[in-house]
Amino acid sequence: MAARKAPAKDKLIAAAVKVVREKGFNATSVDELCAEAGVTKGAFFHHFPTKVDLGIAAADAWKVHANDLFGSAPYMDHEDPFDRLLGYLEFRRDMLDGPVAEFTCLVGTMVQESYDTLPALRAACHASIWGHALTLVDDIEAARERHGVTGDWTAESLALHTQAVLQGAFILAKADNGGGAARDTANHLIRYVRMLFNLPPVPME
Amino acid sequence: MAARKAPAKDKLIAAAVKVVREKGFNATSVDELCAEAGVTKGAFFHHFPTKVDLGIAAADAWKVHANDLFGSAPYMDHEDPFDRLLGYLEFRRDMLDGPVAEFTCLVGTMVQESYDTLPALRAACHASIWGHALTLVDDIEAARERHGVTGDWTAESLALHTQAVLQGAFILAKADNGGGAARDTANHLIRYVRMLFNLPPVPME
DNA sequence: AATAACATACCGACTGGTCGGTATGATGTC
DNA sequence: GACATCATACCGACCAGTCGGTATGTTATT
Repeated sequence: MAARKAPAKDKLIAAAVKVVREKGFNATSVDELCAEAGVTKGAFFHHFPTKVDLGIAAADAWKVHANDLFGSAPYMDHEDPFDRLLGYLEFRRDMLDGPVAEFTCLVGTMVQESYDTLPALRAACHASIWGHALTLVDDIEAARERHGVTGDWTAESLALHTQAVLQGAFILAKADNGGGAARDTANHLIRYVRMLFNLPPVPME
Repeated sequence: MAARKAPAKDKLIAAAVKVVREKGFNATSVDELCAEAGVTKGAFFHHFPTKVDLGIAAADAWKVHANDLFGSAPYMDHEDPFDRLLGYLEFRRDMLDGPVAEFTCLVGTMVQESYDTLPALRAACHASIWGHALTLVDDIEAARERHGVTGDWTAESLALHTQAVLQGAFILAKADNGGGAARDTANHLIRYVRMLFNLPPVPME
């Protein structure tokens, strides 16, 4: 087992992803991160010059995690790129029924707190969000061609729009404390994408 | 004009709205809020038992501010409720071209940081967001009737969806540091609403 | 004179970060 | 294979400063 052998650096990144997602970057102390990771403060500052640097590393890890998770999900087997896009959106919508701590976005949370004060962290969050969003572009473009869809919008802007709606859904979910507002908004997004591709807004059974 | 007579309480709320919006709730210290308000710490804790209580007061004030601002905007003169709805969305989209600090949402920022740790603040943010979003419901329902629009969605869910997209746009704007991603996403929202109401997605000149 | 509205000085807990030190293992030399 | 050398990973006590909050005033209003 690599349980004990896991290096402090990796354990700290995992701890940051978990705790910062729940409490935010500023509200999470270095001591808390060390405790969660089962690591001493000395180890922390051996691997990361500052707390912000751990935040940046966590943002990078987050992108990799997201692209792994959604890149290997079952709906990716669909042959039609539009079905893959829709599968992605429905998968994300269904995640919203679970506990808040399991679907919210680390980097969306962090960038809210850091955009004006910690430029390096802001840049890392930007790279993380865009790096995930842009994985959708190829399928959107392929779907557009396949289904002969035109319109006054770019694949990139639609990819980013999906992320914006999801980020907004997370905020509603956090405010709503388990209500259904987040799911409703994801369904509006799905309805929009279906309409863009000339499908009936509600799937027929 | 209550300029000079402005009591410490009001100045503190105004300071909280301004500074918390830029730096987040946790990153803003009580001393900083006092300095911004031109008020001493004694005055702070005379009016607010804790820092969280000022946050709650700021969330309440924010809702009032938003409803005033958007309730008295020029597009509200339109006779057709759908035009009022569209006017609202275009107005909000156009705000996204200004500086980030002028269009972002205080309560959207605060709820991200507080949902898990400060339940009272979370509840105040919920009331603020919902309290503004629901001002759209009457116009949405009236527009629906007037234009004979049906569909598998409620006015309330669409009102909340607009807020979710805007919140998501703010996150993109913060991450993007002045890029156009936020505006693009607002345009997707407008396109969606037009499609829901059977209008051509791009307005004709 | 009583009360609300402010001001000043201060407190202990906690913050991010430092620093001298150790344990372990790889590398080179003979 | 023995030994010196070096680098990496990690430890935990410690520091100066900041935090939210309190205690004890002083001043304005009624």
